Amino acid sequence: MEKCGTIISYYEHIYNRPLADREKEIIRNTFQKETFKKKEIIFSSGESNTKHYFVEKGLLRMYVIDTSGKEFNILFARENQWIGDLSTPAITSFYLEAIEKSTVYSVSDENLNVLTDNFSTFVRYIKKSYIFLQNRLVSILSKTADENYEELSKLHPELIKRLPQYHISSYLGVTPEFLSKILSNKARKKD
Amino acid sequence: MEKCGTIISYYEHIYNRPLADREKEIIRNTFQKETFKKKEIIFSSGESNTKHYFVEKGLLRMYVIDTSGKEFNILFARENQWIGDLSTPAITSFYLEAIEKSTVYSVSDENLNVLTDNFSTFVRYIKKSYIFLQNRLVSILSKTADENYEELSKLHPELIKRLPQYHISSYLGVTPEFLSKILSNKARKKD
DNA sequence: CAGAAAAAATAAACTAGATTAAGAAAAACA
DNA sequence: TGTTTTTCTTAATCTAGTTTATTTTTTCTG
Repeated sequence: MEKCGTIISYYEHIYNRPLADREKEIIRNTFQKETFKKKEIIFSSGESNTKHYFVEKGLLRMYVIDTSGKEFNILFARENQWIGDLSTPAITSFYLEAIEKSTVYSVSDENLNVLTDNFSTFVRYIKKSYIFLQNRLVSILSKTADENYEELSKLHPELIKRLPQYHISSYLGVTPEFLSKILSNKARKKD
Repeated sequence: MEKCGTIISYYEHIYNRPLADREKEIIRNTFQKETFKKKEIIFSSGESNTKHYFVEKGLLRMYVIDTSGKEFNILFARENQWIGDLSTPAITSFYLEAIEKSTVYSVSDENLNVLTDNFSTFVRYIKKSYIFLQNRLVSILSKTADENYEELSKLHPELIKRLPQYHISSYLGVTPEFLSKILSNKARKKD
């Protein structure tokens, strides 16, 4: 396939028009195709100017490690989804890791902003991310882990299938042991 | 004071330059000064096209009511702070209420976007909001209510003084009874 | 394919926080 | 100023979720 074809198709899709050669050229110059092995770390807490990543193939997670060393998954990204720390270019407190062997396109914050004519695409992206996060906060505050698991499995069944259980529990904010208990309770109830 | 003086000063401060008459005129035409009584509701869940609010004097809270009727405070805004549901103009699932008698400037999402030349001010605002929310999520996931109270009282001591305790507990995601217990434990330890 | 390593399940003891209900203190108000 | 309403406290009982430890199952790797 043509260089950066996936990204070009993506932008043609969201702009709902073919890109001009000039635009394609900008993309080819600013995006970089990268591959990561399973469990490979893409960026770490303490780094600055972290990039934005668009997943062509694979599955990534962004997570934080608290003072006692526990990990909490903040966000996952699978095919055709964006991931990255939106506080870039400031120092990040997150880690980005490939859960599966992944192929991604990376772009710096600066270049991403240059790209999107008038910021409106970026505004839409960050707004969507904000709303997602707000919903998550409300869910975590107001619902039990059991309810949050149900919600996740309804909204993103494919994630449940692909993720190891301990990554799901970390996303829900509970221990793997407790999620296992929830699931065995559910299984028992169904009988 | 001149009409919309507070807002004009605010923009002169963040732009770090005096505003042209033309710009001042836009502000006077797009912002609306409003006052709200204590406990008055500014917008409610289910409404669409909610506005953004800049607090001149007073204290507001944005909150959500869960399926069982419990309230959770998402965000507070005091003097010189912005508040509003960033998912506007889409339907909101939040409530905005004046905790104290408040004077605010309101502006529609459309007008706010027109105002800020090239989106960059709005991008900065939404990015800041996103980072704030992300930090809150991490705190709620990884820390105890006791630790979150400590953090809040260090970062925003003035809020602790102004807010009734049950609004703080709702922000921390615990019951008023439990926050009261935390505080009496703290008081006992100090002796 | 065997053995090692990673992931998941189970269970008992424990803790953070919820619930319910009552009373005390503080604030609002007339 | 006293009375009413709102806010805060205390305490007993209960539950969601943690911790620690062991076993089983699944996945990876040579």
